[in-house]
Amino acid sequence: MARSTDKKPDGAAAAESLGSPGVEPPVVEPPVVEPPVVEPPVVEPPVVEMPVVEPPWWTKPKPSRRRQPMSRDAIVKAALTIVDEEGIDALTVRRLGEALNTGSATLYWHIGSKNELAEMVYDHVMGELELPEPDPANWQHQIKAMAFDLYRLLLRHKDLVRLSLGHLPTGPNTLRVAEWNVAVLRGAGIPDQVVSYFGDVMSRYLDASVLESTTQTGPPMEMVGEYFRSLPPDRFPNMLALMPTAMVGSDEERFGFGLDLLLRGLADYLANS
Amino acid sequence: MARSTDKKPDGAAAAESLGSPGVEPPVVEPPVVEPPVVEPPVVEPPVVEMPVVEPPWWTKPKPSRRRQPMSRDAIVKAALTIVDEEGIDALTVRRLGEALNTGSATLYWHIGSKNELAEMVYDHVMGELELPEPDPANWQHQIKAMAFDLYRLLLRHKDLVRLSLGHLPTGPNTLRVAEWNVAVLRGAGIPDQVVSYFGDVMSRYLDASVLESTTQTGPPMEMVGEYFRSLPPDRFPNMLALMPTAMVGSDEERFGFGLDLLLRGLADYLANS
DNA sequence: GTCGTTATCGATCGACGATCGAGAACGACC
DNA sequence: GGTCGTTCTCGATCGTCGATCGATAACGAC
Repeated sequence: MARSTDKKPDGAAAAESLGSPGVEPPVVEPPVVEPPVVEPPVVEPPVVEMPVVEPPWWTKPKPSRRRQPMSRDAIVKAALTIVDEEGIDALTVRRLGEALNTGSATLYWHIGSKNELAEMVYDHVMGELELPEPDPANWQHQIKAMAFDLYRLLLRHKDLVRLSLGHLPTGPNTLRVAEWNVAVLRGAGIPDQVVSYFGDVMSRYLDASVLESTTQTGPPMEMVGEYFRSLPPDRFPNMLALMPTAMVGSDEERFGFGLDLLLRGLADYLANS
Repeated sequence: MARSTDKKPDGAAAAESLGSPGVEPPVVEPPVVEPPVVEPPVVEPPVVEMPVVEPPWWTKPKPSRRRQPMSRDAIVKAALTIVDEEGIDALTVRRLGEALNTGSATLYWHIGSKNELAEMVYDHVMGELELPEPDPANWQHQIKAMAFDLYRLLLRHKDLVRLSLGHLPTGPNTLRVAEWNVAVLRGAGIPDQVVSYFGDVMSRYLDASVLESTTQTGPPMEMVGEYFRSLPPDRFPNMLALMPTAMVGSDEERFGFGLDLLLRGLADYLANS
């Protein structure tokens, strides 16, 4: 449905307008002959054809048997560069077109929608995650290490995580990560239903943690601190008592603490059912 | 800074334009006398003055000693109604103005920015949460019950949670909930630093869980299921094996599972470290 | 050559958050 | 009771966003 109503160039109409030159307006100004844009030849690595695994609703780039113009991959990479350097809010279709020396209309031939692009960018980043061979005997250590790697990876790409919050993992690289996790946990003998639940919980916690570490809307930190200190002590005694601990610990430490709780909880759950 | 550059009606200029009638354009059309809009008298409950606790950067409604026009409270309530009935995306300043029989410019006199409004709406909802007297002896039970209540409360208001994801709790009602939690945990003898970390983790997990239960972007569920079943078995054996368990369990059960893990983990942490 | 497909691109749409300036409504004060 | 400054309303408008349209160029197949 998504692309079924494609823009079909009306060949007949085009031919007609060409065949009736009398209608053409007098030459107001000669068409500005753009100097051929000397594109730095983006040296694409030789395309190794390998069975593509990706959601069927992602717009296919119409099997390109033509020149090498505006590959979907180049779009995704350019988008990721913008996100990394200027943040997610700077990623607009216009800005992306600018980075690729084209306009927004051109991009929409390739990407379907901005949400779709966002999922592709997210999945592209997931491809950067290195995964060791699953070793179920060390499942706790492996899961923990993977979670930290993923946490840092997402942080490295600024607020990219905002792209994917309520989404199921459907991209090929995201699926690869999911498969690895499930392999480790199932290999460790954890019941399928528990694996399913636990994976759910972990991905939520991870996304939310990254989000909290990156999002920085709201008033500046010092203003918040001052406000907190000004709270009436009779109504917020415990919050005030907790203030000194509020600034202690890096984001990563706090993330690690929660991760530790989840794994301890899982171990306890498995032991005591 | 936020409101320091307020629109200051330039009294001098106003007086000048009044004092030089010659400049007035000829009567082009008589000012359309709007029939007095018979506002259904929004019966506000008698305002009980009580010490206000709220962030200093929230725009104050300029101590209103005038008629009762467009209170900030009425705006927040109308906004919440829109969110509840039509979702967060329907909450635009124009739509809100429509609901209040006014325009967007009027609203901006009261609210400063849409983000500010969003925080107020979120905090308003937090005011709906009922909290029992803290009973530290039953801290695990109390925290669990509170988390479930809050989870259901946020779900009841659709995708409202998207308003507050990366934010610190700064509204008065949100602070009240935070104070309650800290009171319970500290009362149970849990060290301050642990309380601080745990509160962090809990709020992340809660927000992320609500978010996942509400957000429904992406392709329709059945399409995703079909896609998952079509994955190549040699590359995704474990994901495929897990499929039967993927649809089992309500959102609330899954939320409860993670909540249980966190509490078990905390208990284990306190006991063994 | 011609023809249909694939792709590019300027112009444009409707909606968004936010701002401006004119002026109306109101309390305070003389 | 007039006048004055403050408080609030409101239509008009700005710049930007995601997305679409129609014209047209580039290309492969026949």
